Amino acid sequence: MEKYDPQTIEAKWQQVWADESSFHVPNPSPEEIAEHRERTYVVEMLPYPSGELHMGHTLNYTIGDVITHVRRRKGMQVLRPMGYDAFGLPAENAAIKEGGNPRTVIERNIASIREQMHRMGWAFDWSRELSTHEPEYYRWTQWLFLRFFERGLAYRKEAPVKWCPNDQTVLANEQVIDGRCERCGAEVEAKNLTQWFFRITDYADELLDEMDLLEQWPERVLTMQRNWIGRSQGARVVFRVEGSGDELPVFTTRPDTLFGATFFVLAPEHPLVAALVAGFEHETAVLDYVRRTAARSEVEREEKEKDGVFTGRYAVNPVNDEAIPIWVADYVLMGYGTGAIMAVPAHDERDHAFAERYGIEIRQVVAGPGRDVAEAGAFVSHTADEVLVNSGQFSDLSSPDGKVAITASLVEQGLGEETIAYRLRDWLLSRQRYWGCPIPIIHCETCGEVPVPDEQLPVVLPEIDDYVPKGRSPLAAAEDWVATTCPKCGGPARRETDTMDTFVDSSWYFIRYTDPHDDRLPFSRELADYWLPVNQYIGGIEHAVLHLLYARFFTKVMNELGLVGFREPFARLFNQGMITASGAKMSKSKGNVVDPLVFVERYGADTVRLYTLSMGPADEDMDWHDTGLEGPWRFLNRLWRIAHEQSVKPVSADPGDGALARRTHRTIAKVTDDIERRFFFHTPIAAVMELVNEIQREPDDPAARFATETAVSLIQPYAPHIAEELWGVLSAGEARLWETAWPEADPALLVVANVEVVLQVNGKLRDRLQVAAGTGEDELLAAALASERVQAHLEGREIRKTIVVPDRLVNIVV
RNA sequence: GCCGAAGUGGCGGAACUGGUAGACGCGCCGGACUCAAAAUCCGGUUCCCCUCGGGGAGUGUGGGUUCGAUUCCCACCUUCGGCACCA
Repeated sequence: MEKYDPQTIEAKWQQVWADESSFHVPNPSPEEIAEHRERTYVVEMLPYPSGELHMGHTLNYTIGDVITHVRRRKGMQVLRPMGYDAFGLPAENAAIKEGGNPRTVIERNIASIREQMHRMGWAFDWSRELSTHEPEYYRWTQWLFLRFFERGLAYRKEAPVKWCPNDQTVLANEQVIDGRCERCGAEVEAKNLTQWFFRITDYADELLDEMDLLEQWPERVLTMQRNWIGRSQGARVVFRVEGSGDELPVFTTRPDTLFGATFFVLAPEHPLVAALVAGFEHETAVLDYVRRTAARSEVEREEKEKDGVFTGRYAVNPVNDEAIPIWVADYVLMGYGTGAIMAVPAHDERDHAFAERYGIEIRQVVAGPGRDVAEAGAFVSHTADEVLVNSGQFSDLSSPDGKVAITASLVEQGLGEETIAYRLRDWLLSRQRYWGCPIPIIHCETCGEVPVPDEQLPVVLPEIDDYVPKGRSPLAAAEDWVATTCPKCGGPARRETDTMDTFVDSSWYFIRYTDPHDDRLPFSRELADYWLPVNQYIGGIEHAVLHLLYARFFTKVMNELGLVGFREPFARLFNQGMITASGAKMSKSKGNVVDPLVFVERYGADTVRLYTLSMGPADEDMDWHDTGLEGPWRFLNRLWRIAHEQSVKPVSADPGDGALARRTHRTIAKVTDDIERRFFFHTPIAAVMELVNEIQREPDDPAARFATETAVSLIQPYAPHIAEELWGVLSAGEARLWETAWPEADPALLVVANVEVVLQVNGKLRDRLQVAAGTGEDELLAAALASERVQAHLEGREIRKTIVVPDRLVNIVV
């Protein structure tokens, strides 16, 4: 027997898989599409090719590998591709630093990460490999953008946007975390800029409601998306400016508190502010305040005490015609609702703080037991016994009834309506950076925004020398490229110089995999509908409100465009946990990054794969310990030795129905069920380890060889190289385990022959009993009563009750 | 504040439908082999008490349901994650 040498055997099998394209899955013929063969589509979130495979990839792709191997061996046709999310800042920044070209950087990185993926032994269909930066791919990203544009779902407008001063580009709302840039952590600034948006807000309701179509998504992701969309039911109420009659609509979720509105607030950015104060005595003070606000960062604006300034003007409350003072204050945000609010200091904490500071009346309009504003401060009504007070004809109504009645009365007068507000903003997709997909639009003085005709796609990203961001797109400097002719009128025109957010690229790649070389369309609908929705999507939680929301939006639009027949891209989603080092997130700045390849060199890919999945439930965070690899390493060595020992026994020996044979069948059942139904990847490893420990204890058991073969077979999805090698050893050279049917448990052998029954007195364990499985209740009880240890605890006390659970326990209550 | 998830040995974790708490692994302790070490193998490893038979406690805390609760119910504490001047 040779020593277990992972480096040699792993290289050997990887070569076979590459030479034979072992994991290639051809697309179905039209007849096969009609046949509805059992097929499944497993996709892991595609990596950003930084050049180095990290722990997140190792875990993500090993989970996918296990699922893929098991399903494949169960006879399913499994599509399982891989690609690269190649556009984006890191490559561009690296190119700026090293003086190279982002394309060179990224293609070098892709070559390197591809190599590392092969080294891990992952079973991808490499014939479908794609990268989002290739013109063959982004041609179709542009094509899709144009379909969105034609439908009015991609549009350009001037709007207040978030600007990252470090990366010198605008960001989508989803890319701003706590007022900081998701990428670099710099505090974002507010700017008014003309930018491209996708009208994702049109799909807010569908994004919420169609969560019902999803088979299995983690609850936390759905919650995060719901929070992000932030749907709230309320009313639009129209106030009028006293004197001018200008309408100032507000959004409120609490129309029942309208009688408590004692002032009115406009956001400093509200378009009517300037006109409202023009020529009035407060004009200078108000404009000063607006200017000061503009200079404040978002974070600053939120952390300071609430302040504001009176405009000198009044708004008329539609329910009682009362004129209330209009203030401008920056705690009201232009980006939500209408940028104006009715302030009800008795029932809103923010309004309360503001009213106290400026001595504005606080008028309680909801009352209930123990609910007094003068004593308790502002409160929000929430129980049915709280009723409206000081509310004219609506007084004494319950709060919910008051909501309905007041809204109805406003609707009647044409001064309000039921409405819904969303927190979700349109997706800002343009970026002022070089390394991205060009937006296929031409600006013409006479024709305006003109789409590049389909037959001229792709608009190829030009080669330029200077990528350094200067606050406008570097593409603007490529004068030869920018200057073009208008496709409509033929006159001189200029190309759009912004590029797309990389999340656009990744919003449809999972469909391109089904038809990766199509040069007529982004993909064929037949193939898309055959493979999708994705049966199992696997990736990190960090994309909960980014990629996962965008891809859902894209799918809905593609569905309405008739490009696909489904509404949701991913039927099932699994979020793997994060692998930490000493409890902390791995990061270059902390210097605690663990490189999986270092351990692949030391122990081999099989040990690293096994350890990665044995650390704990795959959807929870796991802490990496170098010494932990010793467990799987010893296990594989033991398996290696045992397999060689068992290989000398005759292949056809009958395993019989003894304890080891039964245990083997139970292990098959547990491993299969854990992986398929429970999505547990760590417990199957423990189960196979137990089986191997058992073989080691009873190497001469008639079932030992069968048990060994089964252990090798069951561990194959985790440790495919050694399993393949040992399969060859055990079956004298016939090494095709990856094509061998997944073992099936014999139901007749799933039950154990003998069981240990626990004997309890008053619920406390007193003795154990070995009996044949299925022993009757009476017999069990008699045996229990005969036990000396049980009798010692009965001691002549009266037996009040006996509980007998066959094959489990007997409990005697005294 | 709102929403979500989770609290089990020295550590990671297991116990899926209420039925032997601590599987499996790491680490540690002891032993075998060895001149020695590594590797490997065997045994031990929740805590407390005890005469080596055993007894008691124990799954964040306090209650409850039950013959029986890590599992179900109520209240609370802690940790992690998301959202948040969102009207």
